[in-house]
Amino acid sequence: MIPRSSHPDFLPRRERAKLGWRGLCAPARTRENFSGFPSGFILIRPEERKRSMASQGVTPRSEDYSRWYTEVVQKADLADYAPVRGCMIIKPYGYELWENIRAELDKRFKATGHRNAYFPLFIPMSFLQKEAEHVEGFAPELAVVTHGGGQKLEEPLVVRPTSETVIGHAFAQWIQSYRDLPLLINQWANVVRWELRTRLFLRTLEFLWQEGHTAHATWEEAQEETLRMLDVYADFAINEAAIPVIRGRKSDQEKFAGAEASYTIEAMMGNKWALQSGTSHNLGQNFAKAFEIRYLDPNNELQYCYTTSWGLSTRIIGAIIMTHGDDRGLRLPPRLAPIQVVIVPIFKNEEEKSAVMKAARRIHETLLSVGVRTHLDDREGMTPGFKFNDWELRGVPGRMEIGPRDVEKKSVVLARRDVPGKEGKQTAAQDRIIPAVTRLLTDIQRSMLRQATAFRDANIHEASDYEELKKAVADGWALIWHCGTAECEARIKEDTKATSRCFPLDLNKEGPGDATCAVCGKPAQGKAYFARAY
RNA sequence: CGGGGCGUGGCGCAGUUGGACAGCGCGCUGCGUUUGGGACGCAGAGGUCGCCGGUUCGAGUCCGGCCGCCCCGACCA
Repeated sequence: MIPRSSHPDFLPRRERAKLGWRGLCAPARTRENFSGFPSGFILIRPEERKRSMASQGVTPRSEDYSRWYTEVVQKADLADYAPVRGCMIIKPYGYELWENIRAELDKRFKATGHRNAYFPLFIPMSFLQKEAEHVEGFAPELAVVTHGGGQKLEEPLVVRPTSETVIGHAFAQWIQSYRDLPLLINQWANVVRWELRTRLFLRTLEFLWQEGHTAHATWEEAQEETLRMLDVYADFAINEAAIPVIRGRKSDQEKFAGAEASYTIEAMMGNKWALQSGTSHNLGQNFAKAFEIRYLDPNNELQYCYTTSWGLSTRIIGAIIMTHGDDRGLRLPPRLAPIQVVIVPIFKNEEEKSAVMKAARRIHETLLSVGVRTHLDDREGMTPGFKFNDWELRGVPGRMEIGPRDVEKKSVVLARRDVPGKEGKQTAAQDRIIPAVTRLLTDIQRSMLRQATAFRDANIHEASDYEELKKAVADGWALIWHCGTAECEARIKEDTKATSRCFPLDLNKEGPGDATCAVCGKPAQGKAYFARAY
């Protein structure tokens, strides 16, 4: 049996009502006219017509970045606002994207020896307080449960903002000997952080993520793990999400509360702001000491473990949207896209319809059978042109058009999301559809990474003094020699709103030598990026 | 959390200085004609005007409080 669609429940008609499409007529207020045209004939100036066209999709990215982002998230059906401030409903299309992200990461975690487990949502308040820096860092954004079953709790429970503490508690019990090490655990979970200012996917009160927690016998092993997982994130971001991230170390000011050192994959968004897209921490013995995570070494001596933690969240969806999106909406990298190819059938009458649909179904089935995530858009009462725009807004990387002419010539038209208009269209033979589609998708994936990399590189500027730094961060990222002190970073932030993003690992393989900070002149810790960040 | 703007059918909006039946476009439902880049006609359905309270003979309209959204400033994946 031929499946009707790879997404049987995709886009129920009711949902479509929420998209807010408009026809070609002018908004109500422009209806007044004294042109002498018969009533009902509306005079629309070209610029108004253009605006009207745009309003059917999303506000162009170039016009209002922030509004564009919010509209894309909602109109592409990724997520919606929830009844509680700062919370979001992740809709099926958005969740399918997350599932694909999760699958790719999980595969990599397993391949590096980690096992999944699940730890509780509620954490005793006292646990958080065991690590001084940790509690200080998280205290302002904790959600605390004080009542349960109608009774006031003896000890308040914290809704986990992260799980170092409960997992530390468990690790202390699980680990006895050096033979139990390394202990490599991951959990997929939701966490809660009471943020003041929220944005869909980028910063919500509750979000989904993955947090890895490991324990090791030595600092070196912990450090190796920290960097290994940073590399896993970078590999995922670059090769799956087509986001050219930069691996780097966070300055002391920006590091995780309770970590000895934090590492980040840092990405540049379409408005040239930076987004921390994943982090990996070497926790040293801080949590081991707080939770008594100890082991007997081969000499029968009790030692504290060294632990790490690393996390990547649904924020990465925000990164994908903002790295790749354009004026027309979302653009998804083929490797993560819930729908990789959408088939749009075209016909004029019943006769053509049956021939076209027959071919479309056959191709649909062929592509599904080789694992291409394909959707056949057999919705009625919508013109092909409407569907083209609809799927472009949703970011589907490849589109196949099949009409009577194609049926006759045993061909199809393939259009690619990364190249707009006619230029992105090509014809492919129906009997060569599998190689044609796979090649197209690989090519789109590669091209998206190339475009994003070129954009990033064009907007990073080296700066050798404060004036150059100010100029650089006004329109991109600055790369400077940096002392890493709190005073210096505070001053830069005060003046420019830019914050220290990281000391990139690739550019800091050699020490700073006698280089000095571009801002204060003190000895440099290394080369660092500064940028406005989310 | 501070400053500015905004909440009226699913979406975008109009609604003068309080006054009759709360309107328009899109979308939605049905039928017919359409369909290679956002189609059209006809007939329908759909609204406690964000919520709570107050002023008034009468509140979408005035006052107070709360909630939410957008933009801008201090913290964060």
